[in-house]
Amino acid sequence: MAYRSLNEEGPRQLDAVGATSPKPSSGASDGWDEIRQAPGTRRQTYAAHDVIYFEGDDARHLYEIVSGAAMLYKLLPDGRRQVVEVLGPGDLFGFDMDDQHDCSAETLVGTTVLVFNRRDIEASSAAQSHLTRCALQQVCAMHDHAVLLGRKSAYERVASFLMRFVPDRGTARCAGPDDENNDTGVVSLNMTRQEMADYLGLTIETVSRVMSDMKRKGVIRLEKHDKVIINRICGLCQLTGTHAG
Amino acid sequence: MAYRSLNEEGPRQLDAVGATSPKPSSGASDGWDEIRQAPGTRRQTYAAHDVIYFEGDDARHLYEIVSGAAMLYKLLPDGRRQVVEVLGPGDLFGFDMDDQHDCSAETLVGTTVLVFNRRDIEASSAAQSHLTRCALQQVCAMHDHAVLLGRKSAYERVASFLMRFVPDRGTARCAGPDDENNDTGVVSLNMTRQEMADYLGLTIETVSRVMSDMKRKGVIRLEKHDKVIINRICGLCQLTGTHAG
DNA sequence: AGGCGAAGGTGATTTAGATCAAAGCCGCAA
DNA sequence: TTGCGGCTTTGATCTAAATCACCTTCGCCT
Repeated sequence: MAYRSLNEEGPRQLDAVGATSPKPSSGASDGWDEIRQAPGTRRQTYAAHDVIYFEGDDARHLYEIVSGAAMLYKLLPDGRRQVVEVLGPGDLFGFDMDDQHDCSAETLVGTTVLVFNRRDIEASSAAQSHLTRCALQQVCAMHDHAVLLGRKSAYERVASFLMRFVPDRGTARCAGPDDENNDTGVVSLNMTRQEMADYLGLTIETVSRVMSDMKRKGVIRLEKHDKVIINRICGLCQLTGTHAG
Repeated sequence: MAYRSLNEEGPRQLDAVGATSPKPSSGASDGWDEIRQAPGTRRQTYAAHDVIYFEGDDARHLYEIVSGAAMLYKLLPDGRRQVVEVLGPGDLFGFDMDDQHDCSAETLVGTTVLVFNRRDIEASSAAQSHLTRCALQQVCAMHDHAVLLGRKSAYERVASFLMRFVPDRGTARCAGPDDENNDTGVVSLNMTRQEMADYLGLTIETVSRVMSDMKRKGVIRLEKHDKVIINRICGLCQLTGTHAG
């Protein structure tokens, strides 16, 4: 049954981490490209789990992910960590109010970024407006995440996390819980359990247990720890807590 | 002892809700004033606990708090609520990526706001840059709040919340836990326990218990439920979890 | 003055998730 | 092939905070 649609139509391969944001750059030839070509701009490649900068470092640059994925996180002095953002291709980061980064930035996988000079951005109003769009984007994303961290159960958090990587979630196509057509997808997490836990405000053990439970209930299947096959996207969606029913 | 400094120097009266943000408008005559004077801009006054707009409403306007305080919150279908931002004078809100508000906005106390037209903002690049500053500001604030919601204990959350209203927190003047000089302050919360709880990701009972406990330990004193006298700001600061020691 | 309703406080009990403690599993290098 | 070290899973136990239940306090209106 789940197998049928899986074989006849094939599970949609969802693009790893980075399905994240409705690409603020979308559609717009807003002059952002000029900045990409600016003389001060350079391209840089990092290996998996490389630190791009630390919290407190001088914020001289701004970054755009070309390919790969990264996360921003903060540490408390006793070692507790909160991952505050997970970023994918097209996402901007490193723009902070002050002249120091308010978070550390680390790659999740091998990643290529464009590195801009802050001055170049500040000079161009086209760049500014792109930046604004990204910032507003992130404010909204953070609002959702605050709801997750403040009010959702462990189960709801993990479900929300997985749904985050489904592209057209919340769109018309998910009419109800019994939508039988092509209701599967594959997600490559590209994150360790520890990173997920630190993003969701949980412990590794809890993340692991919840995922095992979803497996047992037939909502998902796992392949090699970091590839999740979602058997029923609508079913998973119902578990996020954000939708009535 | 606590009395001495309290009487000799008097507790500093901290400005209610709204000590919030390092006023992004500060110092800059960035042309934002032009927008304030724009023909479409109007001034509006709300009573305490009035709804300014609901999540999902068309986002035609943008607001700046002149006086008073407001909060932005989201609801889950089953009634759980998360307050995502608490705003004071000078703070901007109502700017969302899409054409619909992603949160509801409600006043905490009697409040006067300036209401701008989105079009006016979009037209002016000076306004844009002010908007960007505000947005980046809020992203940083949300990062801190994510740490609070994801990783802090109830005690640490309440302590952090109270410290939020102390103006020059984190500045040099708080050298260590034994700074004896003028280490007191008064905060008017302007929020009900329910609003605090929904902001901190806790229940009313927990907030109440923690505050009683702080009272018992001599860290704070209460006056009429919503006026908090902080006896030892440094002591409170140590309880936030964000500082080593 | 007195009484009503909303907000706040406190105690007893429950519970979701953390913590503690072992195993499995897998990739890799010798 | 074996053995090591990192992640992951799973089970047993503990605990911080939620829930439930009730009482107190305060503001306000008559």
